Order: sequence, then C-alpha cells, then structure tokens
Amino acid sequence: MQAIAYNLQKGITVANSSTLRDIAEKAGVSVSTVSRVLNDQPGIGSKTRARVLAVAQELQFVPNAAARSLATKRTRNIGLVNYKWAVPSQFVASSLDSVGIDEECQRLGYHLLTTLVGEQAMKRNALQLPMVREERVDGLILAGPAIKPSFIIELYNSGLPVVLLDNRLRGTDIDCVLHENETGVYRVTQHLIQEHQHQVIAFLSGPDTWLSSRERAAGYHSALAEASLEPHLFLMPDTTVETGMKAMQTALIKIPDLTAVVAVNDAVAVGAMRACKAIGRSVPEQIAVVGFDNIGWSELHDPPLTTVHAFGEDMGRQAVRRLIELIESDPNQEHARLRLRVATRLIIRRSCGCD
Amino acid sequence: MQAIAYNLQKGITVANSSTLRDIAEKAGVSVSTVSRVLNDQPGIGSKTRARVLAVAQELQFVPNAAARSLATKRTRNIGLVNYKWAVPSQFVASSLDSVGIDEECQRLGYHLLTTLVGEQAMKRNALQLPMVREERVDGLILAGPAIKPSFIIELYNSGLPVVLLDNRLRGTDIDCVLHENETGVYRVTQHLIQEHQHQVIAFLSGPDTWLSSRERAAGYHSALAEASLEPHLFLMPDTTVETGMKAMQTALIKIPDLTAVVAVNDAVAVGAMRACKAIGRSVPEQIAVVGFDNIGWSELHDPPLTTVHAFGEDMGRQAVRRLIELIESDPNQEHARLRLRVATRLIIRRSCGCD
DNA sequence: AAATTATACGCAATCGCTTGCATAATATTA
DNA sequence: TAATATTATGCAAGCGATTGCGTATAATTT
Repeated sequence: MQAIAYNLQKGITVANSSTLRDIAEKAGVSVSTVSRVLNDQPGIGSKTRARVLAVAQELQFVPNAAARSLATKRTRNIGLVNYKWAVPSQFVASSLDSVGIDEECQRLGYHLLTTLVGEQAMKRNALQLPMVREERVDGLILAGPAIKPSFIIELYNSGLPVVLLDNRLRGTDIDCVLHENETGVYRVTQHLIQEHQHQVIAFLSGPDTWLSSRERAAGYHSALAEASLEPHLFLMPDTTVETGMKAMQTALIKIPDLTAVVAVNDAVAVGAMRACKAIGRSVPEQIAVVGFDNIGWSELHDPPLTTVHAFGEDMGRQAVRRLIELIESDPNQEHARLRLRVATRLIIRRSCGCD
Repeated sequence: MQAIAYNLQKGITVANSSTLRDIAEKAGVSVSTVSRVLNDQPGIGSKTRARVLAVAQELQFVPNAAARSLATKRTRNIGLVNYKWAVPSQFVASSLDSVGIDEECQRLGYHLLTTLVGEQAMKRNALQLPMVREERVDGLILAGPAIKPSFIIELYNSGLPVVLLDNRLRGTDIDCVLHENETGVYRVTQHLIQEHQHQVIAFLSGPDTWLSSRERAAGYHSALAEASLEPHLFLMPDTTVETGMKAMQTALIKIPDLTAVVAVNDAVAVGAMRACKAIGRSVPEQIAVVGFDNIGWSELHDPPLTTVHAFGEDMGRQAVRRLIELIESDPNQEHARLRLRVATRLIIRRSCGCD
C-alpha cells in the first residue's frame, strides 16, 4: 500500500476570522460605519462604502453568528421537527422533504437545526424543545401528521413562526403545505374504475387523526360516489408494511369479491401485495393494488406499483419559503393564512393492471 | 363538521425568558454570582447558591444560546454533513445513523445542524460551508464514503473537531467510526461456502475509493482465499439498485457457472436479484444473493434477503460521543486517534438458500 | 454671505453571559 | 487578640455585532 501524502497541519488552527473592528481600523472608519455598509444601510458615502467593502473583501470578513444573534434577536436558523417513528422504514417518505428543505435553506442563507420528537417528548410542553427553549431558531417546520395538535398549538401560541408540513390543524390559521391528497387519490381511483372496470374497491387508510389519511380517503370516496360504487374503508393505526398486510388480510376476508385496493401510501400498498401473494391471489390479475408517495422501492416491486407521485422535495422547499416569509415579515402586520398545495402526479405502472 | 376549539392566543407572544440579571436582582446578588452558581463553579456559599438556584427555578431561567456562545466561543451545536446523492434511494441506509446522532445529541445537550453537500459544493473550499464560516458549530460529523478527502482535510486542518462516519482517511489520524465491514462480509461469504457449498461466488463492489467497498471486498477475498476459491470482483461506480442490476448482468455473462453473489449492500443485492429474475434464473435455487446493511426492505423482498445487519443507529451515537469528547477535551493536550468499529450481525433469511 | 437643511459619519449603549481580578467577610493560626 | 490565610462575592471588561442620537461637514436655499 502506498502512503498517501496529505498536507496535514492540524494544530495550526485557522486564524480567528476578522471582526468589524479589524475592518474599521484598516479602513479608517468607525465600527458602526462598517456595520452599516455591510448591511446595505443608507447614509454612507459611496467613497467610504467602496473602501470598506474592499477591506472587508480582503479580510474575508464573515459576521459572527452569535454576536449578530445577540444584537438582533434573530438567529437565521430554522428548526425541523420530525416525528420519531418506531419503525425506521417510516422515515423513507419524508427523507425527500428534507432534501428540499435543506436546499432552500442554503439558498436563502438560513441554517437547519433538526430534531426528532417521540411520544415521550410530545408529552412534555412543546416549549421545552431544546432548540426553542434556548432560542436557537427563528421558526419551526413541523413535519408529518403524527405531531400532536397540542404540541403544535403550544408552539404557535408562543408566537414563534411555524409552518406545518404534510399536516394541518383544523380551526386554526396555522400555515401549512400539503399534497393534493384528495385529487391524487381521486385520480388513481378513477383510473381503477374507468380503465379497469373495477367495481369492488377497498381503501386502506391510516389513522383518522391524520389529515393526509382523511383527505386521501375523501378522494377515494368521491371517485367511488361518482361511479355509484359502494366504499369499503379500512382504518389502520399506522401505515407500515406490516399493518398494510394485516389490513389487507382482513379486507380479503370481509369482502370476498374484492378486486382492487387503493392504499393510503406505498408502504401499505406493498404490505397489501404481500398479503395477496401470501394467500395466492395474483396482483394485478386478481387484485389490483395502488399506492401513494412513489417511494424509491415502489418501482422495483414486482409488479411495479402504480401510485401517486408526491413531490416531497418541492413541499419541503415551499415550507421553507413560507416560514422565512413569516419570520421576516413584520410581526405586527396581519398576514393571511396560507395553505399551499403541491400537485401530485399519477404514475401508472403494472400493479393496477396496465402493462 | 364540528368546530374544534383550541385555545388560540397568537400574538400574546411569550414573555421574553428571564436573564441572569433578573435572577440577580430577585436574589439580591450580582450577575456574576448567578452565573457561577448556574455553571456549578466553586467559591459560592451554599446558602447563596441555594437561594440563586431557587430563584432560577422559579423564573424558569434558560440561558440564552447566542449570548453564551459569544462569551465562550462555543456553540453547543454540532454539524452533520451528508453527501447529496443524485439518486434519492441512496439516502435510505444513512437515515438510521441520523436517528442515533439526533438522540445522542439530545442526551448530551447538543444541537444538530444538518446540511447536504453535493459535488458542486465539494469543489469549493470546505471552510466555505456556511455553518463553518459563520462559526455556528463546535465540530462536524462527516458522513459517508462520498465526502471528498480534500474536503475532509481542509476541515481537519482548520482545527475544527471532526469525526468521520462510515469513512476513513488513510494516512491521517482523523477519528472515525466504521462498521466491521470486513468481518461482516467475511462471515456471510463463509456462510455461502460452508453451509451451501458454493464454489463460484462473485462480489459486486462499490467504488474502490470508498473504504466500505474496499473493506467489504477484503472480507470477501479472505473468505474465498480460505477456501481456495477464485475471486470474481466487479466494480461499480455507485451502489444503487440500477447499477446492481447492470453489474449482475455482466457477471452472469462473464461467469457462466456463477452460483452465488455477495453484494456490497442491499440496494445492489436487490438489483442483482432483479437481474436474475429478468433472465429467468431463480434466487436462491440457481443463484444465491446476499447483501449488507439490512435496510427495511430487504426483509420484504421475495425471497427475503440474507444480509449483514449494520447498526447504523449505534454508529451515529458513537460518532456523536467521540466528537463531543474531542470538542470538550483540552485542545493543547494530545489525544490518541480513535477508530471505532461497530460490530455487525449476520441475518440469515432465504436468498442465500436457507429456509 | 448667512441661515437652513441634508448628508455622512462617530459615540456609546446594548444584547446576555463569562471571567480575571479586587475586595469584603470570615475562619484560622500564632 | 492581632496577623494571616480562606472563602465568598462584586466590579467591570470583554465577546462581536447593531442602532439611536448627536454633530461636523457639505449642499441648498434666501
């Protein structure tokens, strides 16, 4: 093995980055002038301004976050609160949100503090969240339907800007960004009905306390109602593959002539397909199955899953934009509540019967 | 729909949390005394101490992070740098690390700043990372094998505490925490040889620049050498399902009598199985396939994947512990480099031929 | 040219907490 | 009991920014 020569110089710690004072001295002006120049404030002569800017450039000045925060009461950090699923695979769908969130933060010069909250943590007061208590964030994105209403309310009432991701709170005007759940499921259900002439279609739904479940169920219902078909709804306590399997088993027993299933998400859909396979019913020949989310694995399944693509990355981006809007807006000035919807797209593959 | 009544009081913004001064006045002592009490420093009478503590409790005092940082030059934030995969599904395996990282941070009173760096960002100097430039973190966890050596070196040389997760840099003494890659793959390969009498076994490896790939390949090699079998190594530019499929196709053509494959990770293994299915070779009857990671879906695959379980959560936890150790240790005092290995576990399912 | 209004800039306080040093209070020793 | 060593506390100067207010210059108006 050949030794690799890196230019190691640990210990020669990087020089402390320069301060406003350094710039001020070198440019022969006062600290406050420098501050004003660097913050694009008016009232500074163009000549001075140029000189200061030049020196700042030369010294590679970067403002110290702590000092700035202390003076301005703003951190330029935002917090992302995710639910800590007991089952790790549940994280999959939301990981894409994070990508969008991260990118948009970077783009807008914000930093992202993340944290997971479990059932345990949600029993305590939300203001006990470390990042909130210690005033480390200017605002929060609360992601997913599993964050408890009381938790949300506590944060919202504290005055901290908050936006909900993939969730909403009835009776409040908390901003949120959501998938077009209803339309998405409506379309895929309609597809089953119109293209494949299914008559007996079940819906495997998540908890009724989750907005996305309710809305997706609504989409299912309206598609069925439109075709005068009878709905069959199955509620599950969560939306994992395992739960999907169980629900599907129940469904198959309770509805002998079942020919199609729309699942509240892809994980459940996969579970449903496994259940079918387990009792020897082929998908999609005997039972059609469709999902929601379009997670990576849905394409690789056999048969490939027909599903509704959720643009998680865009959702994340929108949430960040809105949150920063709230943060930077004048808190005294009333602003309209915003509910953003991000469109979905039908992804036709084979599990619906298409080929 | 029934209206839901929440106790909304937006605008009644939470009272600014109390400061040292508030406590000092109420307790009739000086600010510095309060500070000393709250930081458990010696030299304060037990009586005063008790009184201060009581008042602090009563006022629900929480120190302001910005002020504290400004004074101490420490943030109690650590940064997590992840590689921004082009293919979203690549995120899956590392998502578990994050859980451990987050938990351990919370436990130790630190906060987690996360960011994704893509190829683009890695071309710039690592010190340009926003969270580093603005001194928002006390240390960094650099996760995954795709972070460029030059990037790592730049950070390390700056004196910022750094620990590598699932990666290592030859010729440096940068701390890292790693899976027991070699042992893990050695075992699973041995299993194929000893329990299933395979003689022609290929290894589908990731880029040779990735430590985990090299080490896993080494495990494969030593198991084969031990049994005097001839190795067949296939290198891939990345480790997605798609790449795995392609690599497997090549392998099947180049080695007609191939009977088993060990994949550098589960995604690749899934790709390999798909390739087999595509040309009608059954797994495990005609070709055995095993993986590494034990991601959620590996159990659900048909056949269920035999693999090596990687304890990602523990890795993350260890990384945090070590990083904080570095952060809080005296920077002048030399400390030994640490390379932590987290053991793996063989998960026998059906894709190897067991039942 | 004197008076008035703008324009540029500096002074100094402030944000909330830490910490070296001085000093008052108490305990120890001779 | 006086002298000395301890212990407990306060003062005040930072840390690195922002910002209200005052003032010397320059520009404008009579």
